[in-house]
Amino acid sequence: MAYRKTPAEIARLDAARERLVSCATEVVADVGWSQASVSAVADAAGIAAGSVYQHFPSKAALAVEVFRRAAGRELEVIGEVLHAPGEPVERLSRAVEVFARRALENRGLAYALLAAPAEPAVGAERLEFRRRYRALWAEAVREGMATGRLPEQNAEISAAALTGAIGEVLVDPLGAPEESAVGDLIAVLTTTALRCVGAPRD
Amino acid sequence: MAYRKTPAEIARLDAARERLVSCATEVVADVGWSQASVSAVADAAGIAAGSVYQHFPSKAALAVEVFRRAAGRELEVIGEVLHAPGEPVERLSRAVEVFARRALENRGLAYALLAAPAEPAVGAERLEFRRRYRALWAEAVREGMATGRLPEQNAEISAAALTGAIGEVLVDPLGAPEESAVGDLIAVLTTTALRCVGAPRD
DNA sequence: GAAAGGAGTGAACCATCATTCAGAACTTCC
DNA sequence: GGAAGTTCTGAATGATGGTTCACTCCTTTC
Repeated sequence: MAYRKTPAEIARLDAARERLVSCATEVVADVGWSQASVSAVADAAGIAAGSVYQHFPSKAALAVEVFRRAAGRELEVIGEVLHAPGEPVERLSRAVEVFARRALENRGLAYALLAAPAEPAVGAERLEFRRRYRALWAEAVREGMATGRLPEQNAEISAAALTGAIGEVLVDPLGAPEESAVGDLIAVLTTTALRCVGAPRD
Repeated sequence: MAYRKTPAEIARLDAARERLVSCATEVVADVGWSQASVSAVADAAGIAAGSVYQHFPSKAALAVEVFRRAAGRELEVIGEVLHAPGEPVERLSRAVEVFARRALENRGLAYALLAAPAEPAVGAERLEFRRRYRALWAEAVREGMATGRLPEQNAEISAAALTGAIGEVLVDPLGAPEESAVGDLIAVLTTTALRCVGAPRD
């Protein structure tokens, strides 16, 4: 046996894979899933098309990885905001704000994650992440009901409504290249979201 | 000139086109846009693949027609409910209910119209119809504000939130083949939708 | 330095469909 | 009936884009 991967070599391969994923993410954010061909992604990463298959068994697998990484980051951030100490309604409000701000700061990626047409494997992943978002929102809504700050309601349905409402309100601005009043939009969206779960009007 | 289309012939061609559109709609409702190939649709209509091009210049044109017909019907129904006489909030509530009931009665089609992956031309049409739904909801919300039954709010944003909330709440049940408590779901969804626009709790 | 084997290349391959087209079948009209 | 024109057919065509593979290049080990 005259060959065994040395640690440095393993690190180099990992780095290459990492670089591929991050370049692919950029391409997707720029041109969308449908235009992100294997060769476009490979070009962006500075490797040959065939080399993609050194790291992933198929284009779909790479796409899923890209989605999971990016969506996972966002979900984690929102989870942290929702699990921070403080009033449930306050945390909910902050989470909506953070979600919207991050989406509007990275529109291409946000659009790709939220709404852009994608192959079935990515679509399935999207459903899964929506489920997780719903679980997070639902938890917060239940806490709000427990502390009496939110009226009795079906937390699961409210969470779904929240997810849909936030997404739909953002989709239009995400398409436009430069929206005028981002701050206003975020404020109105937050108010609207709170109204959806029946938070008392201030 | 030894040939001119006779009225009967014109009627036959129109009927064939009609049949093609309706068969294509069924196929799309059954298997989704991505699986609705030209030959699958032609088979369903009992004609050859090539004959599709007698009626439509491209597959995309046929798909757009299918979408427009089906989505147009729904939009019209909702428009009628929202423009019927009565209290704005009452009409809004009824419209949400009708929308949900119709979607749940025709799940495959509803899913295709609302959420299923589709080619860009259909995606564009979907955006257009969402815009029209938003306009309808926004009008009702404005009327509600005018009569003092709804609190002051940005009607456009609320309408977008409503559209998103309703869609997202329905998407899951639309995927499941047989949901248990359709009536309950519709009732909860209606309540949630009204809460989103700040209707007074009853 | 040289053998052994993995990594990288990119042109060729292949599957999938939308689309076309030459001819068959049918309609109209004299 | 037959000429002229139209609709219909379905196999061939063509475009796209993911995947493979024979080959070159590089790294490891002795």
